[in-house]
Amino acid sequence: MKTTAPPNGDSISPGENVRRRAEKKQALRQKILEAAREVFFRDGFMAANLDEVAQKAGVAKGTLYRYFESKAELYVEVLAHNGEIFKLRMYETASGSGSASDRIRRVSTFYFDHWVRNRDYFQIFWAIENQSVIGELPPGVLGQVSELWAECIEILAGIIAEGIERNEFREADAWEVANILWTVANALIQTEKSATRRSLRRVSLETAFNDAISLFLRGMLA
Amino acid sequence: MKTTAPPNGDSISPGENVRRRAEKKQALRQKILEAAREVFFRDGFMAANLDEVAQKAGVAKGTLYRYFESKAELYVEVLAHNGEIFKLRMYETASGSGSASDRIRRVSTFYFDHWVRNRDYFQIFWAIENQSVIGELPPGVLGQVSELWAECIEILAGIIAEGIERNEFREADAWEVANILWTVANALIQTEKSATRRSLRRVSLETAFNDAISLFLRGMLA
Amino acid sequence: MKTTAPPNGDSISPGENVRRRAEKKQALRQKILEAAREVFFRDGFMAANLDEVAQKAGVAKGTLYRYFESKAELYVEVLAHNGEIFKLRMYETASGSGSASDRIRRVSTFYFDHWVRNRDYFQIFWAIENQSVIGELPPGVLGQVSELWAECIEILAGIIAEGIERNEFREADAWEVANILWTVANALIQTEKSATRRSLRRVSLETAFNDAISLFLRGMLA
Amino acid sequence: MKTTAPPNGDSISPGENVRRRAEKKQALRQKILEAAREVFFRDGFMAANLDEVAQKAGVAKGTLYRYFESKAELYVEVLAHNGEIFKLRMYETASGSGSASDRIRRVSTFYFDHWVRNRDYFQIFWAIENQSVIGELPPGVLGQVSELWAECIEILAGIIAEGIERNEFREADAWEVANILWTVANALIQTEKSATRRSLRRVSLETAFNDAISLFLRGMLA
DNA sequence: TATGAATGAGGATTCATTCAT
DNA sequence: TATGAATGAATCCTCATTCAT
Repeated sequence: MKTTAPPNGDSISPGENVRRRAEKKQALRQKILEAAREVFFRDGFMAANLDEVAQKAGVAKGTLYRYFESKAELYVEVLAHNGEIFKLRMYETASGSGSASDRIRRVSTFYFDHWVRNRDYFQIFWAIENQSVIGELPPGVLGQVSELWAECIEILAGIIAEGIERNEFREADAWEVANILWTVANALIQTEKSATRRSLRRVSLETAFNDAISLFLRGMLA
Repeated sequence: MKTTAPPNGDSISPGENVRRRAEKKQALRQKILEAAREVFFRDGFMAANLDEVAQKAGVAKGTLYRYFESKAELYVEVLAHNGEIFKLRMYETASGSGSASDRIRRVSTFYFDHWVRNRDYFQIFWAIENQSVIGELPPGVLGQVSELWAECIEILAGIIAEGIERNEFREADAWEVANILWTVANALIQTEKSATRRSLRRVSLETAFNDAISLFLRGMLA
Repeated sequence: MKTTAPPNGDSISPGENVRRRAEKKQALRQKILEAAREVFFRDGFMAANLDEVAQKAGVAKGTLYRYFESKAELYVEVLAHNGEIFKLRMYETASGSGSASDRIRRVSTFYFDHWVRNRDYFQIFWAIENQSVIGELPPGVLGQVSELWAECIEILAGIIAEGIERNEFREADAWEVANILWTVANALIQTEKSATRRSLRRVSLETAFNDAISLFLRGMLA
Repeated sequence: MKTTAPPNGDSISPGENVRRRAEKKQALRQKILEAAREVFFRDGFMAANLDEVAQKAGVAKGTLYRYFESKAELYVEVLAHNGEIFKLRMYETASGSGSASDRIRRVSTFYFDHWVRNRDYFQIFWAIENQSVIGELPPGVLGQVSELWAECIEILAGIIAEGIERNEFREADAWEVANILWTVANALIQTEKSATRRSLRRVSLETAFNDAISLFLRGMLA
């Protein structure tokens, strides 16, 4: 009889069973997050359609609500997830040795390369710049995101402060300068999202990006 | 003198009457545009609610459609209106005399001051950066806006080219450098739109803005 | 001085003045009716747009309401106006001499020719057939129109009754037969309004129309 | 026997479950179609209100859109549904044996009886006559409907051609005559939709209908 | 009297969220 | 647990009618 037959033969311990189930659940969560990222980043928060997210994730619409409380929470999770990955790698890159200029260049290169390979991830930076578009994000969402942002600037500020200390860079407010650098880098990258802006560029984005960094560094040299 | 004009009565010429009506209509159009700007810029295109626009303008919902064909057209008009005013003043400021550095500073100061006094107007620059959000705008709209953008860069490029020619600035691609400068200025200003970004700044925006310009100029000096 | 100058020289009696004004008003009324007919007959009552009617009539929208109380009343007037003209001519044609068959043919030919030259007028017959489309006509409208319809059938019934009396036609209920004839004629004509129906016809409408009349007459001959 | 089936319990196979759900869905679809037919046929396409359709079907407004893409599609489905049923039965009736006259009478009787029992279904014939009212139907819709129309005429033309061949009917263009017959039958039936037309009739519709068919047949006899 | 600007009720459509199975 | 059908609030847009000038 069906009810007595072991569903399949392997003798699985109860703990094993639980673990598998948890893994499966985690995998589905990931799948949903990926689908959501694609849709959110393409259409923006308001215009994004959960029907499409569900379809891309290969689950029913109702299932989304078993993993995330609302559209807003799903969005937040997408942003947080992407940011976490980015931050870790940026830390690694920044912590190497060399002159401040070299390290700034290295981080910049990492930033650019990372963008080349993970354009979608960078939408998080767009999102924080443009929270006004979104308009109705639940309170608390941005706090989470802004933390990531602060940490990135902090990394740059650390390098710059060291450069100043070593007299490699001229005297300045390290954090402020880091903020400017970060702003410039982001702004240039975001240029790519606009057909108009792209059409106004007369050199490759990479060239423009590197030239901007060089300009910055030349401006900072003691 | 105005006071001697016929106080009132039937002696108003028909032309006068027509003029008054046209004025009134124009005034209402302005009122709608202002209300629309407020709502669009606060909530973004998608989330903006025409009901609120109508209410703020003190007119019925249907009235909006006597002045603008659709939500999209209303948005476009808001953007175009703002841009035109800005461009004219920027031209005036840039065309004065002085060293390239001075002129860059002057334009930058104009830019910043104009923003201080007309924050809303600057949304047009945001709009062009984020055309992807808007998406459904009628074709040809962005051409109009992107022209403004190009003209602004052109103004800066003209000054920079002159500076290079006079050996005030080091050799460089004037247009590319202008594009970077323009990008930086815009990005810093737009910082203000984000509570997150604002909270990360440790000096006033004005200080940050001026320091960024100085950094840029120092990087460019021969 | 302007106030004493006769607006224009002709010494017009007050009565003359009144008459002219009345004529002008009547002319405008006609113009509105014509514009309304065009629009109503093309789009149907529901879909017809008074903006377009006003524009075609060359008057302001508000003016329509000085001549007609509502959209519905305007529609009624259009129908009544067209019907009156048609009925008068049909009477004339029917009242000639000849055999019943000849007179039936004559009226049929008149009907067809009148349709050829005044297709729009015939919408009135469509309207009465399809009052359900319109749905919300004010009560009383159709009574007026149905009277015309009845009179047309009456004319045909008169001819047929005479034909029966003279043993030209076989015994039958004259009114009933007239109703059938009238229905057939209208239905064939209305065929033209439908692209589908038109495409199904394999001879000209005129041929089909005449053949149907012949079929009817052959069926009626004693 | 149904009564011996497991009363209920957890022993329902998944397939059974799926089937039930599909059935329920189908039932709801039918319910919506019925509600829609009622409203569309009473008020016409333009004036019909989907709020009322939803209410009559006992569902929320949004639910309509789970079953039909738009008001127009819902309308089309209503028409198509009705037409398909009719066509099948007409075929059956026409394919019996007997003289051409008998078969024409038989089809006519079927037509009339079918109308008596399914008045709403006949709106499809009205729809094709009045496609101009509808206007905004998605392309390709009318093709579907017009095909039905053509097939009905074809059936009649087949009978008539046979009658001519057997010298039961006089020489004529079978298709043209069929078209006339079809037009007459429809026009008479549609008479019922108009209170005006109904009030003008002095015999029952059935009598008028039969008399018209007789008149037609007498006109066709060799 | 004629105008045309203003009105606002009404209607189609979308989509985040709920919940019975 | 996963499903997906059902929901209904929300929103853009239309247009007959009114009314101040």
